[in-house]
Amino acid sequence: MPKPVNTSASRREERPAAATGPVDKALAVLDALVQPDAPHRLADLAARTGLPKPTVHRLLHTFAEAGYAVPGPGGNYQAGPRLLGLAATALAASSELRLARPVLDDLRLRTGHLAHFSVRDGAVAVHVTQSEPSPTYRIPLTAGGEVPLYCSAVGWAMLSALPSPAAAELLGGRPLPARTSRTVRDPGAVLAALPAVRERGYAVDDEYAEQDVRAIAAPVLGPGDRVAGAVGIVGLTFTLDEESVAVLGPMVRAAAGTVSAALRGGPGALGIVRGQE
Amino acid sequence: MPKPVNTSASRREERPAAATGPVDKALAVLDALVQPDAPHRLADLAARTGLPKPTVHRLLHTFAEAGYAVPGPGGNYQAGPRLLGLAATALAASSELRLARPVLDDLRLRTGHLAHFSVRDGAVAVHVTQSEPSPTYRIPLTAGGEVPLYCSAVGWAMLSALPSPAAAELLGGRPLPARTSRTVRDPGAVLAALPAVRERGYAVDDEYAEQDVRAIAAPVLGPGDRVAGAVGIVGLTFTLDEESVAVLGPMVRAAAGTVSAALRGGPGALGIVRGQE
DNA sequence: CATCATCGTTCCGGCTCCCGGAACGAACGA
DNA sequence: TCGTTCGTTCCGGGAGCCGGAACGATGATG
Repeated sequence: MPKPVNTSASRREERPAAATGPVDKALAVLDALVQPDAPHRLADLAARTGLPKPTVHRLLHTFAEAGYAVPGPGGNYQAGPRLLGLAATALAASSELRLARPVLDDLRLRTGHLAHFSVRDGAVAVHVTQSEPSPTYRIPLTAGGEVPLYCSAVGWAMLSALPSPAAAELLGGRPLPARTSRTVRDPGAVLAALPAVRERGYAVDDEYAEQDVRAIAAPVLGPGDRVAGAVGIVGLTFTLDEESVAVLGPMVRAAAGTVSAALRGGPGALGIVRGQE
Repeated sequence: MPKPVNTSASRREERPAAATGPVDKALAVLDALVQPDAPHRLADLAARTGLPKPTVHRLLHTFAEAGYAVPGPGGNYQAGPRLLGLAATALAASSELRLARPVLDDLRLRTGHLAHFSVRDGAVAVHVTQSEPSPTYRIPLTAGGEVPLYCSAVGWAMLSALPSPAAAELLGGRPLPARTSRTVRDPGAVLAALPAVRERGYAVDDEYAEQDVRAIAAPVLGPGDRVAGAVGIVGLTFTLDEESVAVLGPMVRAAAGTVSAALRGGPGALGIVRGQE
């Protein structure tokens, strides 16, 4: 049985905690390479990762030889075919994602809002996949994007499914940075709100992270009550208004329940998703 | 200006050409980790990558600490949140993919067939994204999957857009393995068929790779006529029958043209896709 | 046209730390 | 109870990673 590893609770400082081994450096460069904001020239990647230029140069060369990176025009590197294949495979092979996809599509159709699935990475939530309604108002949520747990519906949903001490540790002890005027900045207050979330079965983000954006989310539990992620919907406040929350909330909760049930039922075995819970 | 790097033309042997550096080994393990066929225990990953057990163990530990892998029940490792985030980001950030997605959806709706976008990785095509019609017959094509260039529509499409010598080199000199009774096994014959593909603007795979499966594809060209990938549709032969090929072929070609035009127009700049070509 | 800043690239000596065979304990099935 | 297979740890040797420094090319600037 593998010994549990502490999943670094605090991350995402600009200098990523001094990558020590060559593997960590490689991961750091890969991570920088796929960030959407171009350009990805050698100097840019070196600056972003905080690694010396020759080191990044050597790594990029290794990646290019293996097909994980490709030198574009103007010295701009981009993700190579192997990396795209790896990414596609990873997303297609993940059992939670495979099960969540049809549920998200259904949820989007029935609510009319952007539906997404996020997983926890330390103290932030990462949006892994989404199902968006055709031309809509620009919702600030993109695949691969991140949002802190303390100011998001998916974050609260996942926190509510965690043991209280664990949630408290993830929130930390000091006041949290305000994202809007409605952000709940006191870790204690967030913690105090979780029982209600547990009770209702879904969490509501009322412009905590972004002005004019409201969200609803519910936790997805895997085998052994492990928190596998969260299902949520996002919309602008005048579309996703307060009255509809009471209607949409249970729908989000049910969707998360469907994914949870499928995840427990047979991890990857059954092809059909049972509509239970 | 970065020196061009030879993108290993021959790959995909079971023992991946003896990964030399620690970075190559890390990539090999990551690649094995996301393969859909479980389980991913230490011994399995070691066997699949051909690396010694302690080496894989150390790498997995590094991955776990960084959140790129997660130890599951029974010593089964799976992709961690960082890896899923990286994958989602990579797929969302790739300009060709961002542009291809809506075109694929449109193509699927108009043809009723599974539409997909693939890129070239050496002598194989990797399916990076797809848009599939709701419950249909099981089409043997999954995201992240691969198929040799010589026996697929996307492969022929990309070969047709390459300079003849390059295509010849990718095909090799010796007879190609048969996948079905209709597989074109002679590299010279494949090469001889490419001008017709260039002329028509799309390639047709008539059960070359799989029994009862037909496919149509057209190449996507980026700035400077670089082959960015190919757009295609796949279906069972009795659904995607011979008569419809003449109708669907131009639609596939037009879809690929749309992506190409958008790709040339502004790499990531413009948000709307022009319906040109 | 001259000058400068910046970028990508190469070099090389030092020494880190990667490597993997071997050994051990635990878990499991027979 | 025994045998097998797994995950894990240890450790000495040396492969090869490391990154400061230097160089040539390129493009911007005055």
